[in-house]
Amino acid sequence: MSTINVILVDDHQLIRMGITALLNSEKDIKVIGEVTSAKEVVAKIDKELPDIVLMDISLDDGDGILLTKEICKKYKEVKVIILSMHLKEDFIQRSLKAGASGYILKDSPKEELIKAIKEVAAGGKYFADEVSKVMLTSYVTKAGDVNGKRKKNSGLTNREIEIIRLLSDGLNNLKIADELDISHRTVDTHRTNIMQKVKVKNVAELVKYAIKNKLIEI
Amino acid sequence: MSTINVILVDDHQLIRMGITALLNSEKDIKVIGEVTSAKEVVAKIDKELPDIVLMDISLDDGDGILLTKEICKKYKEVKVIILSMHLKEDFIQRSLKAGASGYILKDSPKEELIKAIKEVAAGGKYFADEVSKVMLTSYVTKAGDVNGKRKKNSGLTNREIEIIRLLSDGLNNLKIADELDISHRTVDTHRTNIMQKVKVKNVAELVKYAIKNKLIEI
DNA sequence: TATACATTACGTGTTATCACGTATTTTTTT
DNA sequence: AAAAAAATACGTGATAACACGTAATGTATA
Repeated sequence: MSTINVILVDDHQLIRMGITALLNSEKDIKVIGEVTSAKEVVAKIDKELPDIVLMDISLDDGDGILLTKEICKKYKEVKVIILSMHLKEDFIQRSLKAGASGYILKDSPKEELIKAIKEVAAGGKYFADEVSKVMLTSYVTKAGDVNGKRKKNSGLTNREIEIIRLLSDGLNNLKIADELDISHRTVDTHRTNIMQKVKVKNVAELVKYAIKNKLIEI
Repeated sequence: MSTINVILVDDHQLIRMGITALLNSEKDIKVIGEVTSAKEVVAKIDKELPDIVLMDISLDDGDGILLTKEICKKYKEVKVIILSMHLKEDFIQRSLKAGASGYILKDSPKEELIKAIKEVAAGGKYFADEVSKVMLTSYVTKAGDVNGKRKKNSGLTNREIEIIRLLSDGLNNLKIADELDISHRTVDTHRTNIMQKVKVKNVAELVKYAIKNKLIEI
């Protein structure tokens, strides 16, 4: 087996160095380049033509998923593996759509990273167990992706987004019901569905989700 | 110089392994333990008695700063260096107050981490250049500290801010009580006082307040 | 015109929040 | 040493949130 050439994209030097040290201890894998910021990525790939790009999803000056899309479109032979902190269904789906060949957590054991790289380099796909689980769950409960039609906001409907906004504004179910002229039980149902879809347990987390996903402004 | 024994606290295995690889390449430094979650930290320190604890500030199941406080109080000889993603003035101040001997960014070069560890192990303190700059700026611009009187956040006490953070993380009273080792009734009291002081009616509004006032990050 | 999805609504039960209190013990400041 | 502020804790009770369900409409579209 020939050496697998990897370019690492992450804006935290300590993490970059760590992962590099880790990968270079594997004899089949070689980190041939490290990139700090989104805007350097394409130039670097163009220059080095790696087999694999290890992409941090949250870059300071850009979005790893958008970059992934660009890369996959431009360089068919270059495979992208997303490195993420979080197990967010939304992120996973967007990564897949963008053309990523793998999605693993920074939380995962070293072996998993290496396995993922080898698998993807061999032309396959790799997703961490937890990731697969999340995908499966969303597949089972939603079945929305089957025909290629994916929803924008992790499958939230307009009404649900409306309710998230009101919840985030501090209204309780009764007030929201009043506002929307529906029963407070209906609001409760929406709320339950929302929590499930977005995978949060309470309003505090929901507000943060809403802000993160630009559903509300602060 | 004898070997400096380090325990590393971070909930992302990939990062842990990376930093470990990095540090172990230095002959004076040895990572003698890795800890994943907040609740294991104290036990590990008790067992290993390290010279230095490298502490990630944002743990899944707890607050690195709270942990730091606990550690510094319990083990006078153990020095804590905070590892953070962000350059948040507030975090820096709280870390200092908690008794941390250093604060460096995950963004900083490898040499800086090693320098910090050696400096702190020798009994000194170490703060990354950027960190020092932020501290200085806040000292100059605020002027609240001049007469020793610090400006409060709309009259919130430290404990109250601590609780706001945990509430915003989605913990309920019971979990917060557990975290802080106090009665859940006490948490309830704090909560009531907080709501009154910041003039909000529920957690949703409180989270937004916390974000607006930089009490938490999103 | 089926089929899928969105929106509506209710039942039941457990647990948490929030709004009033009161009150003791630490810690800090004067 | 006295006073003030912060942190601790409990009582009671109404209301709301959250976790399970089930199920009837409306609506778009394949």
